[in-house]
Amino acid sequence: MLTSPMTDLRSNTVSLATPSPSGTSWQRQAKLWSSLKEVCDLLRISARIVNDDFQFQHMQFKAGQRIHTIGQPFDMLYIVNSGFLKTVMIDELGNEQVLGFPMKGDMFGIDGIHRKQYSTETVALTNCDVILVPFKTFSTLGRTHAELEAAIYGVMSRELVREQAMVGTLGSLSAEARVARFLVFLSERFAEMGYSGSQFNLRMTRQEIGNYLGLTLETVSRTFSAFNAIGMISVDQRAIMIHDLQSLRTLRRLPPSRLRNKTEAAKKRAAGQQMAVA
Amino acid sequence: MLTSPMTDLRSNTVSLATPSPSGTSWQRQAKLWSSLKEVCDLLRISARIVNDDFQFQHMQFKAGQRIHTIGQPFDMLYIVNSGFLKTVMIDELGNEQVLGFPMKGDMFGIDGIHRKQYSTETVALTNCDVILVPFKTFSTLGRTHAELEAAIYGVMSRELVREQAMVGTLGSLSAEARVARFLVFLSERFAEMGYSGSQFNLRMTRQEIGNYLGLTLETVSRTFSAFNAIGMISVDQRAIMIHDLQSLRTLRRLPPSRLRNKTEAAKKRAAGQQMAVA
DNA sequence: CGTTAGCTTGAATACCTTCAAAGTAGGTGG
DNA sequence: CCACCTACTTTGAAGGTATTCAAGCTAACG
Repeated sequence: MLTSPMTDLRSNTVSLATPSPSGTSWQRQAKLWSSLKEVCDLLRISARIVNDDFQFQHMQFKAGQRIHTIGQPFDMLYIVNSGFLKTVMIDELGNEQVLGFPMKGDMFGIDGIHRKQYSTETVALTNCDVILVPFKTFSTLGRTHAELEAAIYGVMSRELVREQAMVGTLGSLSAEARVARFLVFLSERFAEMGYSGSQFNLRMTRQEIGNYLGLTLETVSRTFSAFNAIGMISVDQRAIMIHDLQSLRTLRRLPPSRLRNKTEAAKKRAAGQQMAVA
Repeated sequence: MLTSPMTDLRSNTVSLATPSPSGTSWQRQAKLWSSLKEVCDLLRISARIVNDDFQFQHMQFKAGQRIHTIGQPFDMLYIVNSGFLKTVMIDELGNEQVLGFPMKGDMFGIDGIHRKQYSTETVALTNCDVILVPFKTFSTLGRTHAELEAAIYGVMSRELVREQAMVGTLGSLSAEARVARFLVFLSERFAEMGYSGSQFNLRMTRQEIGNYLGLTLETVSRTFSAFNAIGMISVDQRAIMIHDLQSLRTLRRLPPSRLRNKTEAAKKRAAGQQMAVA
């Protein structure tokens, strides 16, 4: 019961992750240009574009490739068309700090505007299709398309709010609550993208999740196991199945493990959730 | 002249029209309007403004007053001309999360663009003089002043980078390192403003600092005391004197207190432990 | 089929928080 | 002017949460 859907998901990842030397079909089939209108749709912007003649170039990246690096001169913004990435900062001691996991519809590279060079780097976690948006072109278009200009400001503001919410999370929540929210966040994003919000594969390592959430990889792993044990989710390596999204949403702190392991209530609840899903 | 535009803007600013009988001098002397050029200087923007005729209104707030509140319809950006404030988010349980301490030259309210209403609120910690920047006016001016437009994007990007740095801090640094960096940050800002960077008064409580840094007020207090004990700084309530800025900059972790306080005892105890183990 | 990167789990410990109590400063009213 | 009140700060002691270190395990890749 648990196995089949998960292997389905995994096979999905595998096919993406291993394009054989000959099997470059994903690249050949890839779309190479998008109109301004398509870009706006991707960004969930409601701009009525009249002069829809401008075309933005796409670029394909394989897992592990860098889209931009720290210190590189800024001239582009990027929009994810497909695939998963991570954006990281590197501190003075060379330690990575994961800042986010851009996915379909997200814009990244905004941090580069300020100093005219990127202060972060973004790496593809899977094969990706990314739209290149020359910043100068974009802002010029904004001057003649009022709605687009508003949208640019809106996207930048949205990123700021997202970052602020992250500060709130890191500053005040327990490890369990952070991991729970991370799962909710992923679930919602997958659902928005038209995939299942209740079962999906993580594209990032425990290390990356932990770093993002201000935790160690061991704590992330243990927390997944704990959620699994009480029936909130099922975990098998990267494969996640969410059984009780609402509990994840509102979770603040798990009851101590000594109370968790052998209580009738917990078992009942877990059983009930299984039933509800099935 | 003063009353009508302010009552137009915000109901909670009505109180400004009725200042207390005794302490009005700072208000009477306050500057009421700034040109676009002056605004750009304040933001540290190098825009060559030709048509320098537009005027932005100032507004004075007393300590404790709110400049904007959560959920309030967005139409203004704000720039601090003088004074100190705090920006806070409030989570679903009503807990405050301090996001920043805007001071001279900082812009706030940017978070409101995204959803057309503010997602944060900003409160004056001291009496303040704030410049009101109607967002629509600002972006319109940007269309004709290329450098101003670039500057607007730049300021928004700067805020994003600042928030990202904060995530990095919360995610990876010890309590001591966070407090140390906070002091360095304040020192640098005071120096930029033309005040002493080595001797200043905190404008915020331990509670607010702790909340901002993801720590409890007790931890902040203890950390100040520890820095004081080793001579890095002097603390007396809100008064701070920084003796060793460089150490604060690079501090990662303090040596354990038992090694700090009484070296002889520590050596003995360490020796004892060695013996016990051997 | 071995190697490697990633994941899980256990045990010990460090760090920070929580709870508590006492001290300090500033403002207000008697 | 002093006493009181409140908000803020300091410090101690106990306890819990997350980290660190370590070992074994899984899965993917050549």
